Amino acid sequence: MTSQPHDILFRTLADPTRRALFERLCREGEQTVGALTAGAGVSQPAVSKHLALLKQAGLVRDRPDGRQIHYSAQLGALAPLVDWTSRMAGFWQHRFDRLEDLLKRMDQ
Amino acid sequence: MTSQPHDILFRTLADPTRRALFERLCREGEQTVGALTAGAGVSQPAVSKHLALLKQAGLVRDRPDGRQIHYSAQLGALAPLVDWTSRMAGFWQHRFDRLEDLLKRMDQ
DNA sequence: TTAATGCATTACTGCACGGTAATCGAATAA
DNA sequence: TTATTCGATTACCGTGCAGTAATGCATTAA
Repeated sequence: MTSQPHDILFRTLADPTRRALFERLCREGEQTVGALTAGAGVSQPAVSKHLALLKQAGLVRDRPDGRQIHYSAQLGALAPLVDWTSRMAGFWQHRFDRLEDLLKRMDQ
Repeated sequence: MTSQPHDILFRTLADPTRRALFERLCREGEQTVGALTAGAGVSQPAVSKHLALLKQAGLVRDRPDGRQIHYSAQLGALAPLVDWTSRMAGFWQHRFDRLEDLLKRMDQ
């Protein structure tokens, strides 16, 4: 019951190392695992596992090419996160509107 | 080094129980700890600890009133999250623009 | 004053998860 | 073929964290 799309996104992006990998793919575009490992500050297995989780969350795509694999960011996967934020803001607005109505009715 | 505002937000909102509390405060407005505990599915101490973390992240405010404490959502705290998302989209767009330029130059 | 209530805090438990080292499979290089 | 490289996988370790039960502290009620 805890697996709506935005749930996976928050969980996946909560880790700094993982988020840094995603940010780098957004900034610099497609990268091989080796390139990502250089500068990630963690071991190659760690990077591979993070990439697997990012892939599972739909945040990255992998493109095998010979013996190396290129990863790239899938920006569209952030949509549920934007939706969630908008929804929270919407609730807020709705409550504000109701308050406005109440005040208006009290004013009469 | 891992404590930019959006880092705390992702970490804080990654927990489903905690996010549910925040969502409820957004939807229904100010609530006491007792009201929040009813229907949270966890014990009162658990709720209190989650509220403490939400408060530390700036996502909620507390308003002591006698022996009960009212909590309310601070929607503005979500701003860094929106910024981060926009930034990621911006990187994407920037890379796309550069590609467009390249193609344009190649076209000549 | 004494009892009861609302919330925070503490102490503790269990587990999920990030990390590494070692190994493996596949693909390229020699 | 043999050696090497790239990345995934496995096994394992340590720790952070969500959860509870018990307790403490204030505040209201009796």
